[in-house]
Amino acid sequence: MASVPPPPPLQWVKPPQQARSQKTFERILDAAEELIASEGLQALTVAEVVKRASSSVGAFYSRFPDKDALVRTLHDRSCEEALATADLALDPGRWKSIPLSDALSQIVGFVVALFHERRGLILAFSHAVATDIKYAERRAEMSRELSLRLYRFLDTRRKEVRHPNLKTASSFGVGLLMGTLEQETIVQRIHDRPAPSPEVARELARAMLGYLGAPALKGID
Amino acid sequence: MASVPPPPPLQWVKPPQQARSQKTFERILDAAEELIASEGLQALTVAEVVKRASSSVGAFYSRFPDKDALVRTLHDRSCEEALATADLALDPGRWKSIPLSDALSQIVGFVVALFHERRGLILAFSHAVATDIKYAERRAEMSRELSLRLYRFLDTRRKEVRHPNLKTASSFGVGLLMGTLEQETIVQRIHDRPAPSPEVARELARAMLGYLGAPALKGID
DNA sequence: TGTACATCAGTGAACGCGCGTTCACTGATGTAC
DNA sequence: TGTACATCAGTGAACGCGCGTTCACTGATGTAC
Repeated sequence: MASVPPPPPLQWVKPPQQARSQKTFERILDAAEELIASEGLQALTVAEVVKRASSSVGAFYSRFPDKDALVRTLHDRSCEEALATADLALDPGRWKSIPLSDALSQIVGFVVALFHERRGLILAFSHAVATDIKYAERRAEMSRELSLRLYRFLDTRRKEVRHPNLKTASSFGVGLLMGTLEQETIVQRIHDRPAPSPEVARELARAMLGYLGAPALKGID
Repeated sequence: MASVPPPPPLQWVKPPQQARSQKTFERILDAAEELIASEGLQALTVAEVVKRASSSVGAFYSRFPDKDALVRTLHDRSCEEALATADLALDPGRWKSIPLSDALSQIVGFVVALFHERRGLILAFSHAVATDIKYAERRAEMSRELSLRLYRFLDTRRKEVRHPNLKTASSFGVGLLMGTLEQETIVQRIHDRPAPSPEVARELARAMLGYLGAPALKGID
């Protein structure tokens, strides 16, 4: 009763060594992401990653239990980034007093640009998602989260949407957007386009508006 | 000038040996397709294929220059089957005097069922397509052919379509259909559904009709 | 402040497994005379 | 019809390469007294 033992040291009070290993960890993650994005998953070898991260095989295995854990970590990271982005893009406050058709066009255009920018990673993971059920599940979870955000946005615009079921529409709409864009991304890569053609954004917006039963964009019909 | 030399023997007049090797060739193709469809491309090893085909490694390599040639052959075969199917499904004669919205709903429903039936192969190849540009090119070529067929069909129904450019609509419409379905196929597989939910066909038809600016299906709105 | 020791972090050669591909050989089928 | 030979088709053990993973070791950082 005399003296309470001191609380265990909090993790971040003694960062010295941990800081070093934390840096290694991050260098490996970044190098791996860059490698995947530019060369694809099949080019991701432990040896190549640690070389680019100026690290070593042993250091790698003291941070990750195996190679797949690295890929899963990156996939998780990119799913989380996507959700954070969606939080901003679909924030109803951002689109107040802008007609739904304009808002959706802008959102779609933004997503198209995003897919193009991150096409390397997206295609690499789409491969993992089609192959491995662990990745498919993570992706499905992300889709549900995205649908929820789309739903909250559309819910503030009910009057402008004719689709009879907003939940269904949000969920299927996300699949439509991502699926169609993935196709386009593959096609665009064949021709090695530096930027996505504006036609894609326009048609994709048309498709979303048509599907939701929202008024079409002026000057497009 | 006296006597014309006999024409070289036609291939099919002396089938004996060739018939044997032809059979081997086909057994290997079929075994490989089954293996890919049920286990995915990563399970496709030469040893496993020849085992299932009751053949041998050497026989395999006297029919195919390498393993990739086998996969490409299967991919080609499945693209050709898809086109032949589209020829039937999109034959304008078949849909005479049926309203466009009904025709498209039926077509979409048919494609949904088809994707589900062949989901194993489709996912396996979608992986190759996302990874390897050779496969992406073959797929893009198939998409162009599909678009052409869709165009020819829609062209007979111009009055029922509000989209301003039928060529664009056909081409983007095919991408929308295939991309969205691929997504759905992945999601459905997670839950291991024995049949695709009717919701998918309904929403996909709604999306296509909405995109084309065709009258919506009765009783759906 | 200095010395001894403990733990954290990193190094890279070596191992071993999976799998595509080769190759020396056997058997089957066809052709010549 | 029978024998000798050529070609076609198939067999599977062995090879070798790529790459993930392990492990014995070195160096860096922190703690005790």
